[in-house]
Amino acid sequence: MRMIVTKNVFFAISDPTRRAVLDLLAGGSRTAGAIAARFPRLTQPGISKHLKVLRDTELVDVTVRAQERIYTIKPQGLAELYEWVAKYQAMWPDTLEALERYLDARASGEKARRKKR
Amino acid sequence: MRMIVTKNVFFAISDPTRRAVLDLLAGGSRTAGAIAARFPRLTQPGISKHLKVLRDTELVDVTVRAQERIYTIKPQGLAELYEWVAKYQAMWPDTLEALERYLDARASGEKARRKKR
DNA sequence: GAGTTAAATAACCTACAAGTCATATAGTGT
DNA sequence: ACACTATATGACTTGTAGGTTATTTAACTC
Repeated sequence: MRMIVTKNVFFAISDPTRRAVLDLLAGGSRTAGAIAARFPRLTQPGISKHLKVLRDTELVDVTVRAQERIYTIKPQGLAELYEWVAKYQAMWPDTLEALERYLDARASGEKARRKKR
Repeated sequence: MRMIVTKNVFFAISDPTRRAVLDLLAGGSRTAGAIAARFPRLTQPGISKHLKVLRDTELVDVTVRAQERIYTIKPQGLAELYEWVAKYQAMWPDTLEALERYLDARASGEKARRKKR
C-alpha cells in the first residue's frame, strides 16, 4: 500500500467533479456558492472539499469578499501536467495537425460506435 | 459516492507507478517481466494489475512472443489529456517561453525551499 | 509428459477518497 | 446583541484502489 499521499496535480484532476470545477472557472472567477450551485447532485460541503483539494494543489486562488470566497483558476498549476504530457507529444504520429485529425477521427468513430449498439 | 467507474486516462495517470511505467516505455518497448524488474518494491502481480489499467485505458499495446508480453506505449492514448490541458494553455501568462521560465523558477524555488527546512 | 518460465487472475486486506449530515466560524445588517 | 448568510470543518460511512500471496494459464525445453 502506498501511504505517501503527496496530493499533486495528477491526483487533483483525476476526479471528474474537480475537472468540471476547473472547466467552470476557466470561464471566469466565481464564489464557492456559485460553484456549488452548478453541481446540484452534490452538497455544499462536498464541493467545499473539492475546492480544498484544488487550493492545496495550487490550481485555484481564493480572495475574500465579505463572507464569500471568490475562486479563480491558476492555470500555471497545470504546468507540471503539461510538462509531463508534452514529453509524449514528440511521439505522436506527426504534428499537431495530425493530432487534431486523430481527435476528429476518434470523435466520429465514437459516434459511429454509439449508433451501432 | 461515485459508482460510475469509467476508468479513463485521467484516472490512469493519477498513479505514480503507472506514470513511471509509461515513462519507462517511452524509452522503448519492454516485456512485462522487464517492467516489473524495474520496480523492486512491487510484486509481479502488482505491476501486472497496473499494466491491465494501462491496457484498458488504451495507453499501451501488447504483443505476444512465446510466454512473454511485450508492452508498447500508445501515446495517442494521451490525446484526450493533451486536449484537456491545452485548453488551459491559452490562459497561461504568456507564450511557451514564459511557461519554461516559470517552470525553471519553480524548480529553483523548490531547491531553495528544501534548503530552508 | 514433466519441469520451467512468464504473466495474468483470484481472493483477500487495508487505507483512503468521496460522499453525507451536523456544526463551527465569520462577516452583515438591523 | 441577534438573526442571517456563506463557507469551511468535523465526524462518520462506504466503495474501491492498490497492495499482497497463492494459483492458474500457457508456452517452451528436455
